[in-house]
Amino acid sequence: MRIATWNINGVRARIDGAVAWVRDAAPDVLCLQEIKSADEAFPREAFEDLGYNVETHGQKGFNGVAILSKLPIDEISRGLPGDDEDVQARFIEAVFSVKGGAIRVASLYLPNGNPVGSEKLTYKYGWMDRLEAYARAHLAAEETFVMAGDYNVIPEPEDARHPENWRDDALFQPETRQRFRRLLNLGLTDAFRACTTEPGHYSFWDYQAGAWQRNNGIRIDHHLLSPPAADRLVSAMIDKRTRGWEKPSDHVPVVIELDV
DNA sequence: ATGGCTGCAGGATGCAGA
Repeated sequence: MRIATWNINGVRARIDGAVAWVRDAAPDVLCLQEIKSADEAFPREAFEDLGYNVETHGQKGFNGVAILSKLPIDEISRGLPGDDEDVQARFIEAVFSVKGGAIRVASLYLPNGNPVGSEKLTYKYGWMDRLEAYARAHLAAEETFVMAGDYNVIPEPEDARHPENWRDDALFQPETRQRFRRLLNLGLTDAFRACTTEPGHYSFWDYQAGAWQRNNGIRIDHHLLSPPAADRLVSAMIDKRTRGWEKPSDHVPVVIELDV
């Protein structure tokens, strides 16, 4: 089972490239972030024509997440639990039947948090604490689950081409990294890092200042796996090709293969 | 570098992103 995550940075602006990539990569499940679209404006037919079920949790103008799946969706849920006042569309999860039982897949768009010292960073930390509570609950149930998405977290210095440039950024704050490590310490596995310890693998390159051409990137799009899911991990790869395409997203797809 | 691009809403330019 191939599970991909991709911050598409505007699904309507990116529809041709998105369809081309889905056709080529053929993920079983695709988690999208930053669709920047209300549900009714999401170009669902383009993906349904490729044989995908489409579930969205959109919002006009910015944010917005989606799950596309070749498999039937047994359950769908929108919004990260823990704050009824949170109106930002950043979380959707689906449950699928697989031969061993069930697998839960979440598509999440963790808040950026910049600038440091702002309420946006407070919101990010609160959101990460809610994500930890969510993970704890599903770990306690011993579920096979995957939390995939744009975490807006640079976990370690080797996940940035120039870590020193990110020292004062919300993505690399000690408190941000600590919260990410807390997730790992619960027993979750960073799928990509389980497959390689090499530095220099990135999932985002800024549009500005020739970041792509200079390979000035960061790795911020992750799959975190529960122990039963990690036991089934076969491979993880970052598909850099799309960053060189016409009108690219600034993020590229990350794809894992699970033997389920 | 002073955010140097980009998408979106709206119908000019401001906001958000990382």
